[in-house]
Amino acid sequence: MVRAALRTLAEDGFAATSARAIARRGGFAPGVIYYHFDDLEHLLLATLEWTSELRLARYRDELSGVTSAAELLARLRALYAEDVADGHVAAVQELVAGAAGSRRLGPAIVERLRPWLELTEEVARRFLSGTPLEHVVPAPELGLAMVALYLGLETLTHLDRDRAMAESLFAAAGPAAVLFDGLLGHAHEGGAQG
Amino acid sequence: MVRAALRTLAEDGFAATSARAIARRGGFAPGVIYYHFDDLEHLLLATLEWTSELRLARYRDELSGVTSAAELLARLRALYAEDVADGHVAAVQELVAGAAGSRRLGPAIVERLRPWLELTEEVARRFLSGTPLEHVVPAPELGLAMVALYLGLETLTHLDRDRAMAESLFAAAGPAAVLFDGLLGHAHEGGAQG
Amino acid sequence: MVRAALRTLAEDGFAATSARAIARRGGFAPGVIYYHFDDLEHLLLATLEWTSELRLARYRDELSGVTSAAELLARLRALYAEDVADGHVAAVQELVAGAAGSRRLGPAIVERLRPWLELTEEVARRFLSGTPLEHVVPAPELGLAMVALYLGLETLTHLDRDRAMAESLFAAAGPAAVLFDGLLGHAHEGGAQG
Amino acid sequence: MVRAALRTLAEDGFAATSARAIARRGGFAPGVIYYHFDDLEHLLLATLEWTSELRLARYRDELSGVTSAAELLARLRALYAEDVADGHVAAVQELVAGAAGSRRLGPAIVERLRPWLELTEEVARRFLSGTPLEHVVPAPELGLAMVALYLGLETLTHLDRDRAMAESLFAAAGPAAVLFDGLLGHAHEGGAQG
DNA sequence: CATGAATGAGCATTCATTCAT
DNA sequence: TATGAATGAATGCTCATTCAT
Repeated sequence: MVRAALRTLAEDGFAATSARAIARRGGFAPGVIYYHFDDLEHLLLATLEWTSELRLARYRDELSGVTSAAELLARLRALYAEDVADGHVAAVQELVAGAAGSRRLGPAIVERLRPWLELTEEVARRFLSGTPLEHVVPAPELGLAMVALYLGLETLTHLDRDRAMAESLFAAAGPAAVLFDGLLGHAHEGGAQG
Repeated sequence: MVRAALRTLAEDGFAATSARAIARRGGFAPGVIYYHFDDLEHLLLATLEWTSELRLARYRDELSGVTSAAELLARLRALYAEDVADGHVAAVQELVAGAAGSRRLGPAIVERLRPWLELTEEVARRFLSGTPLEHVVPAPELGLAMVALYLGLETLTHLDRDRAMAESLFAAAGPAAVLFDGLLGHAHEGGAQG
Repeated sequence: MVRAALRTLAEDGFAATSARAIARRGGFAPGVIYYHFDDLEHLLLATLEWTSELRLARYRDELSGVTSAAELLARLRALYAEDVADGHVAAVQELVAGAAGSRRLGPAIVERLRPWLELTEEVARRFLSGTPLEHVVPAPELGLAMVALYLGLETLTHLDRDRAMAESLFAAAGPAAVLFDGLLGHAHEGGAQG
Repeated sequence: MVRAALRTLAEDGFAATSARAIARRGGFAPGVIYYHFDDLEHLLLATLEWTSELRLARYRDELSGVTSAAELLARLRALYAEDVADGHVAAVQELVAGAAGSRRLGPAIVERLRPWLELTEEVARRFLSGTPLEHVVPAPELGLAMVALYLGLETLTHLDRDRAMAESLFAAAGPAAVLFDGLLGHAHEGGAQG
């Protein structure tokens, strides 16, 4: 059921994700939704929770041992490719964007997004600690910026259905990552060793 | 008419921006919309165009002579405060987010967003040229990242109706801007002079 | 439109008086209802108001000059026959009964019923004044009892779709009316003369 | 099960008395209803029958030995207070009102109401016999009027959720009962003795 | 140019009812 | 006996859009 909701969000967009549309895709009657969930909103939130936890675990796994920025970038690129492939992030973007105007849904979604803010903050901290930037760039804000950048990029990508943007950004970030590793990278590697 | 649409978008959200809602706010009959526009979508696009051009001109004015990153940051902060105050950006966010799932509206909106990509790219280029980063960080991608960051941040802000996020980001960026000016700032100032 | 609602109430009953059913009977689209009324409830109230005022005027006319109980009974019998004939009272009964469980509709309906309470009270007072019963039977309560009796009788009548009950009551009341006129009738006739 | 149905009728109203609502209140699955009853309507009828018989027995007990109108009134007042207290009559009113528009439920309910008509008729006869009114006011019609008055009064009471109406009616009837006993009361007392 | 009424499809949701377990 | 999941039709209501005036 959440799977049907996810596919509908990803393929038809938030506005078209009606109870009927989900039911049609899932091959069940619209009424079933209300047997298992109070609300369409609750189903949507359950869907977000489900996909979010799945992907978050995957991100945590992949990112846990990474020490160089170049490596980080490579992993993120691969993870993002996964997101695109199975439509999870497309659904998340639709849901996030579509719910932005809803009094009730909005805060509930932010709640489900919080673990991502924590993850990005943690990674940011890992890469900043021990470098001269440590006291110049605060990790929480950098984490927030990464999440915002991710969402915004997805919004633009969905707007004109052109997946090239993210790819060009990953490509452009390559040299910067190498530079970062060259100038500052030893620092937190050392920290990991010590 | 576009003004009524703008206010409705900003205050009621995309989903509530129906032909009737706009007409009610503007004090005219819903039918009038279809006399002047083919479509509700066309009115929405016209609205985006209108507010976008207004704000773009203002941004260009304010940003044209800026040379230091600290100054740039201060100006952006003030411009953003204006955006918030008159609701223009709230409307843009609603429109962008709400249209993300629409086949027809999406690309048309991206089209209207393109001048902003040009502006951010141009500013990025100005600040990178003459610095060691010039050949490490490509201006188009940096510009894209700035727009995406802006949109994503607005999305998050709308989600939980907490304006503090942008402010904390501006605050956090302060020291980094000072650092940038200290290390690299002379370069493009010199470039402007030479 | 109120006419279509009235006919639907009278012929199909309150539970079957849906927006669609009214629209079908009236030959218009269900949406029209919501163009002219906020709510289905508002249409129903407007319907009650319309038919109530119409009938009330008629009742007032017919009852104004009546002095003998026998005459009163005869007029009521004729008026009731009219009510039955054009379905107005059938609709009222359905609405009153059906709305008894609704938080919002209930009080609004009582409000529209109040003029009937005033009329019955006034008639009761007219017939009691000057008789020994004047200080034994209070007019407001007698009026209330008459309205309640009327509604309750209609409820029973609608339950088994047998119009005979009211008729048998009218018939049974005949001799009592004659007796009343014989024993007490002179009193308020005298009152009218004096 | 009938108890759950009764409470649901009394507390939530006829319209809200769905199979699910009853099941929820009774702590069983909706499906059980259809194991024991053909229909929701059959459960409702069984509920009416159950509560009706319970109350009818009580009314018969209390009213059997009553000889004076004042006493009758006092007993009815107490019985009515019981009805209100345990919600039985509230449920009956909801059911009667709610079913008024139903082809199948209506006549079946009238059938269950018939014993009440018999009871009121019998009491009416008892109080009329031996008095001059005996041949002026027919007992069956008076009994019918009493039941109708009762139902109509309950309808009005439910409409604006004001229990005061019945009370004011009981109060108003007091002097009339005393008068009745004074003028005519000896008659059927004598009849009972003889 | 503008209006106000209308349309018909779509929405979220609830219902009585069924049925495999 | 009883359950819990499912169905399909119905509900009130809103929408973009049209069109006679």
